[in-house]
Amino acid sequence: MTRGDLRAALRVTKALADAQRVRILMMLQKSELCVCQIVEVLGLAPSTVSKHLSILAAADLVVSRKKGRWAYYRLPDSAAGARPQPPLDWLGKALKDDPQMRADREKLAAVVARRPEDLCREQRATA
Amino acid sequence: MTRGDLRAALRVTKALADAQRVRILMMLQKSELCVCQIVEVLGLAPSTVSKHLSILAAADLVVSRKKGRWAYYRLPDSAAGARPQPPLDWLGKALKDDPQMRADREKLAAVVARRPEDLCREQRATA
DNA sequence: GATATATTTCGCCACATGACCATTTATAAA
DNA sequence: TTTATAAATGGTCATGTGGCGAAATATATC
Repeated sequence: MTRGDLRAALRVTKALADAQRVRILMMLQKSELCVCQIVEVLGLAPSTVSKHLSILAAADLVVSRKKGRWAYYRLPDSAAGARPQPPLDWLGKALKDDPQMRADREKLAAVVARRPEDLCREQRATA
Repeated sequence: MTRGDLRAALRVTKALADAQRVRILMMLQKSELCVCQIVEVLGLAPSTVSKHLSILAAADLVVSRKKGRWAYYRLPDSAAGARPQPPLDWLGKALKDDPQMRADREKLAAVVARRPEDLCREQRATA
């Protein structure tokens, strides 16, 4: 059951009511991503991105996986019980041709082509 | 077309990211309502409700109709081009058994049974 | 064990948001 | 035309939210 709870529903809608979090969700539609990769595309501080991800996770819009020092986030498995995919599907279609999403996709392509360690080192240097 | 615009999508998600506005949308699924009826169910100041309704209207989640001094709001016609019904449908299902929505439905039933003029007079007196 | 590092948590600040009241607007009634 | 009134608008205030940097946490590497 979808747990007929207003608070749960608001956790989802509030999570979707932010540009950066929507950008993250759209990025994750391609594939699972490491935090530092998301940081690189959004151009925000790691702490900020981490906060966004925790909000998305609390709304069950993403799930995390820890591999060594790295944390990977992905969209929840379709099989898992009653995910709020309808809003996500709608967003995906609504933003298909959005210039910001297009730019993110391009930057993401460049980012995933590089080794995560190099990304992080570069981010540490720039900061 | 859904106008592949992030800002438009965020207008919708932000509009949905508030409990009172969600309550309004659920109420409107039954039928068109007058502002004073919504005020009565939510128990908020008319100015507050009006603001909420303008936010919903800006996101194309409701449409308004003026009849004399009264303003009626309703969900947009399904026919009209590419309304964001997916999120609404999802919310409707997710909140079907929510206690708050149930209470609103009951109160709404009592409210619509009365004449709007009496409602407004009473609200004016209570204030 | 000590050090380096990817991520998270915490504290802070600027800004957005939701609530109210007071006022304005638009329309009906007198 | 004047008065009454349903709704909308504007001002103000308390609270919530998003951003960063600093410190804490956890895990690999030396």
